[in-house]
Amino acid sequence: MLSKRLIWYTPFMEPNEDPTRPATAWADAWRGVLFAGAKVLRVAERDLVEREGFPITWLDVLAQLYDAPGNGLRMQELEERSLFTRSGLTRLVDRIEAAGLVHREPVPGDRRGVRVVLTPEGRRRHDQAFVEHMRVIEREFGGQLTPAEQQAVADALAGFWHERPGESDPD
Amino acid sequence: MLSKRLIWYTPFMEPNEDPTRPATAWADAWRGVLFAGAKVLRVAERDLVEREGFPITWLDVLAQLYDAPGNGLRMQELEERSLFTRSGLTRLVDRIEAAGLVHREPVPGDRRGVRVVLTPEGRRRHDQAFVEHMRVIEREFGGQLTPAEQQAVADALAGFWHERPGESDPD
DNA sequence: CGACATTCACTGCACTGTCAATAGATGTCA
DNA sequence: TGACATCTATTGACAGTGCAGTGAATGTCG
Repeated sequence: MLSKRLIWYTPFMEPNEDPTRPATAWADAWRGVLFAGAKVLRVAERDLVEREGFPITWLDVLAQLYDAPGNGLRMQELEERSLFTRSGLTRLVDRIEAAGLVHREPVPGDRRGVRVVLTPEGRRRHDQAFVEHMRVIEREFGGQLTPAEQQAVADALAGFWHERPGESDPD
Repeated sequence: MLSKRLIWYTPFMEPNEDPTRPATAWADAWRGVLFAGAKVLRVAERDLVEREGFPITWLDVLAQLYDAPGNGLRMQELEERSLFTRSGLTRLVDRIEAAGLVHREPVPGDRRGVRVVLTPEGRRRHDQAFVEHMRVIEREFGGQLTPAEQQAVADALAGFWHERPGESDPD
């Protein structure tokens, strides 16, 4: 259901002397990031689908709206926060709206815009899903690390999410 | 092209006191893993497509074959190593084969099976692509971390790729 | 040997997401 | 005001992937 499409790219699992197969600390760290993300996400997504009946993409949207003022965002704002394309978001929001968890409403000052807002049901489902989701992450990810390791990873990788998205994108 | 579909789920970027928004070391570490993977993969995939004309899924297959004895694997073995479903792999290999980078050949002892083998061209393209790909990973990922941080992340997350895939999958 | 289950890879269908094109609303400026 | 560029969100055509089902080959056991 989930996962399989999330990540691949699992090369050079066995150590060797091949010049195209670097065996450095950063390569191992990268491998760890890739595998940890893929494995935990796989479990978490399956759990979410079984428990709540919707995939992680939905939870992402619901969580973004939950964190927003008034539990609502314009499509454009949602796009910036979610790494989706606008067209992908349109259809994703279509589905979530059809399920009754969000609804679209006009933006007061701009008749081009659409504001996506959490419905009461959507907020309820978010709360329920998110708490359980974090429990799974804690078990599958946090539980595999010592407190010192958690802190070390958090500190080392903080730069990737503290800076605003698209900042170092030279394109 | 890439990326947008790779990862989403970027919740609770801003610290707060909400009970559904844990602010613990493991949560920050998880966020870091997610963001680092998504951001680096996004850059790497774009680079690969521009430079080599094929996506990371192809590189994954090429790299698996490269690492295999005789530069070849059965579909089943490829499936185990790549986190794809068999049907997805069938079509993926179709495309790579159409591009001339691999070819299918019968398995000697088993007429049900198909062995996917790197062509000389495929091997050449792999070498070229992989070296450059790792250069991008080093720049975008390794270069953001100090040597100590690289080692810390590598050590902390080693458990996720040292154990064999699907091991702790209770399903 | 013959019946049956299993394994292997492929195919039909449905779903998700992207890119390019589109329609409506807004801003700009002569 | 009117022409034109820009911005917002949606839609159409299409690529990629998973699930369920299929056919062929193999293994098992009476």
